Amino acid sequence: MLDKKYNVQEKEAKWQKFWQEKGIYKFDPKSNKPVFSIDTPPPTVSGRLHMGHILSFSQADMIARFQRMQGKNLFYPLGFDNNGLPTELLVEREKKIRAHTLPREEFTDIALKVVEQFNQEYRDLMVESGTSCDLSLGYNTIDKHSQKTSQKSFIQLAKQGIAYRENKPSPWCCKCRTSVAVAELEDKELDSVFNYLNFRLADGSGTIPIATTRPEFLPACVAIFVNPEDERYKHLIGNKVKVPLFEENEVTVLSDSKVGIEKGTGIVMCCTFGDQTDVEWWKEYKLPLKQAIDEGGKMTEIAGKYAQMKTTDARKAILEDLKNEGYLFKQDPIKHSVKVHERCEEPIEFLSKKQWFIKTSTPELKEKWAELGNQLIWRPQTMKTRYMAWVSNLNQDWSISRQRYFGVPFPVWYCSECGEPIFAEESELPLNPLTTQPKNAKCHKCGCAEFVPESDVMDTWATSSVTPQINCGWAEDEEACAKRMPMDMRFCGRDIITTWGLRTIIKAHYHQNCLPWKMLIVNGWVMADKGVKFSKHLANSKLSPQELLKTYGADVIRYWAAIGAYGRDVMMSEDGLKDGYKLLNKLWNASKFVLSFLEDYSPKKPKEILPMDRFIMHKFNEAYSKTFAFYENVEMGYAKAEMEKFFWNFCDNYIELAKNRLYKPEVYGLAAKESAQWACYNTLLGMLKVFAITMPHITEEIYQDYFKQFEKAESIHLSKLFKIEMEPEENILANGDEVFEIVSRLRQFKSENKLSLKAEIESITISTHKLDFVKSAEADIKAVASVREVKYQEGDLDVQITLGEVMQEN
RNA sequence: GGGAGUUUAGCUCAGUUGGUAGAGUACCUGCCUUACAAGCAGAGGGUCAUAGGUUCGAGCCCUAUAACUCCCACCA
Repeated sequence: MLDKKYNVQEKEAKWQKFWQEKGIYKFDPKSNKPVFSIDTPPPTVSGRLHMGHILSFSQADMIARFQRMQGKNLFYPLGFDNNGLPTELLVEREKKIRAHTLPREEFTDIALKVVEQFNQEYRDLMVESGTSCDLSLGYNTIDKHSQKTSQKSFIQLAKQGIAYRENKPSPWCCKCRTSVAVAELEDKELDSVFNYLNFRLADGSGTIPIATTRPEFLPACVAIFVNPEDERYKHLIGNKVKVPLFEENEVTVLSDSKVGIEKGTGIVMCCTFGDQTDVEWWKEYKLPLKQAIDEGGKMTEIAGKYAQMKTTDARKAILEDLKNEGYLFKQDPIKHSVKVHERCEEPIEFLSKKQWFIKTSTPELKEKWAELGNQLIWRPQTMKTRYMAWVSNLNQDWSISRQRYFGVPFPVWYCSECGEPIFAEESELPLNPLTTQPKNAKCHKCGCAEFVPESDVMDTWATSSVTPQINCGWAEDEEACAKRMPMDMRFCGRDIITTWGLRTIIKAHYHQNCLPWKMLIVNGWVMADKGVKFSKHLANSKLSPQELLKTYGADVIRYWAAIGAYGRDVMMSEDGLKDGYKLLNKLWNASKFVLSFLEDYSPKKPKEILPMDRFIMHKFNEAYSKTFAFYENVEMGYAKAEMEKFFWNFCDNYIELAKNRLYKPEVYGLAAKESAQWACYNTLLGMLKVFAITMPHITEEIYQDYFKQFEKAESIHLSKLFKIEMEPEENILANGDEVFEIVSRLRQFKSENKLSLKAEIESITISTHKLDFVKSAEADIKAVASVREVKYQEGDLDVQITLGEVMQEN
């Protein structure tokens, strides 16, 4: 017997425990059932999970459950991404320490402890939100196996020349003291000042005006550029100019079409490196390299008296001097957007250092990425456009070096004599070159026996881009891995198509020469309010996953997550959770009611099933087919809505109609009861299974309480979705709907006449073209609408109503 | 500057191939019906962002415009 009220918190905790203890979601490596593999994106351990994660995981979990309930063997791991900068920053925040002030080993020990604590928190939340991952398959991107996979990937790519080391100016974050990838940059609007300076011509013939927002870059000025088309300045090309405050530095005026004639004064100073254009000019015109800023954001020796000052202080001091010495003649406040590091929002600089890169941006490769993008199944389809646009705009190789501490080390040393890299043997991996010496004691190029270990670590993405390989065991067994790839599905948020998405495709192409997965499903964002992305700063509000789970439970939240068209952004508000709560409550009451009539149910099919009972089962099958098609097409919202529509119809029309037969076999006959029992059993069970995809807890409770005694499966989640076996029957759906319509007209009549729904009606005359079928349901119609007598005539649907004298007096 | 998406009832959103505008919610009116009042039945409510075009017929197709969101580029 089901409880009178469904206690969400108690039941959900109970079944979560049951699923874990019985290993309901465990992958079975020995089974010969078809495998469905999911490359779960390991959440970055960098703070707290928010509703965006819950949305993404819940939606993907519905696909997982849909596949499992077709009898597939789910390979569904839950990993965590806890290597690299984001996690390091978390550890620094949590423990109030700075990584570069501690010995690396000590910091790593602390970090691993913090990571484990957060992993547990993440894992608990995933279980509490009803995710059906196999927790025993979990991995950490910082664990030995992941490190080995990542290092092996690096060595293979390096040996093929796909990964290469080069001195290249690249974006650098002075706060995080590391290089960052282009994909990790964001734009930020900042207040700034356009400073107009007079540069003196070296021959003493006058001055030229130049505007700059970064006067502290003057010591690094290596050239002046004008537009070749600019009539005002054409004559200056080739002249020498003295750099203000650093007059011993003379630079040449060059011309380039990138200079905007309208912008500033139309003359630009080129510094190494103020921005991306400077980098390009430096390369193109082979300009000297002058580094004015160091790794920590302080001025270098070439800045003379400004050396060791922070850039912001240096700017003030330099501006003061420029003013005093008459160089500065105008200042305009402006707003401009600058590139900032997405992790810390600090403006980035360009620094030239030796870094490892992976080749991604040649025209041939870009074509390959596009081709692979076309082979991949995208859900929703439109997300492919974003990927394609990014690929066609790719113009830089992927930088994977980070000058940080907590991450996967590069398994490489450099010959101290000739600089030749010496790679670790595959069998030694994972390995840290700082604590291990190379096996071959001599450099194969020059014979030198002294080595310098690489102290950089790899970027997070270098490892999280090999999750399919981590999952499929590539580091141990390449052949077995090849059989498991591509995996069936990957899901992710739309913001990381270009980072995780593309890079995982790149790695799978280089290593397995195939796609990492067959299908990529891309979910939208959760918006806290109009246009506000749900992110960390809202994670602790009353809209945090923990709070919402406490109040509403996982089933309601998952119901909310299965919303509308897949891939769209979703608004998060408590109001949006009401519908789910209503359905849950209705499902509970309806099941309780129906099951109360099934206490003496026999699983033997009755000889005769009455027409309206056949109808409701056909109607279920119709809804089931539509729902199934929606799930196959990764439309969880439409699928849910389809079955829900049927469920409500089942409750308000069918149960109302059939309940009299179930209540009173002495009036309507035992056969009529058994027929309804059969229809109720099959339809309710069929619906429960479909609802189990969205609402795994309540459906399990109802299944375990009643259906399990007749069904074999240990859990509803290990049972199979089914369509009720029915003989095809012409017009059954239209016929049954006609009966519902007749009942609806009777209700409408009562409502319009402000009568109680149980008010008795003396007699009705039904006009219909479906006479035989409607007559067969006469007992049901009479019972549900309290009608004493029914007359019939052939004709278009119409219901004539004659009230009895008793009712008229009332 | 280039591109993508969105715009439908007070609110949140559906609307397949062009054929009489839909749901839930809110509001209003009834109903304590031997499951559920967190329920049931019923009613009202829309110039489908705007302006053109194609068509016998446009929420849907085409062109332009506006507002909002996002991506890319520029940002001296």
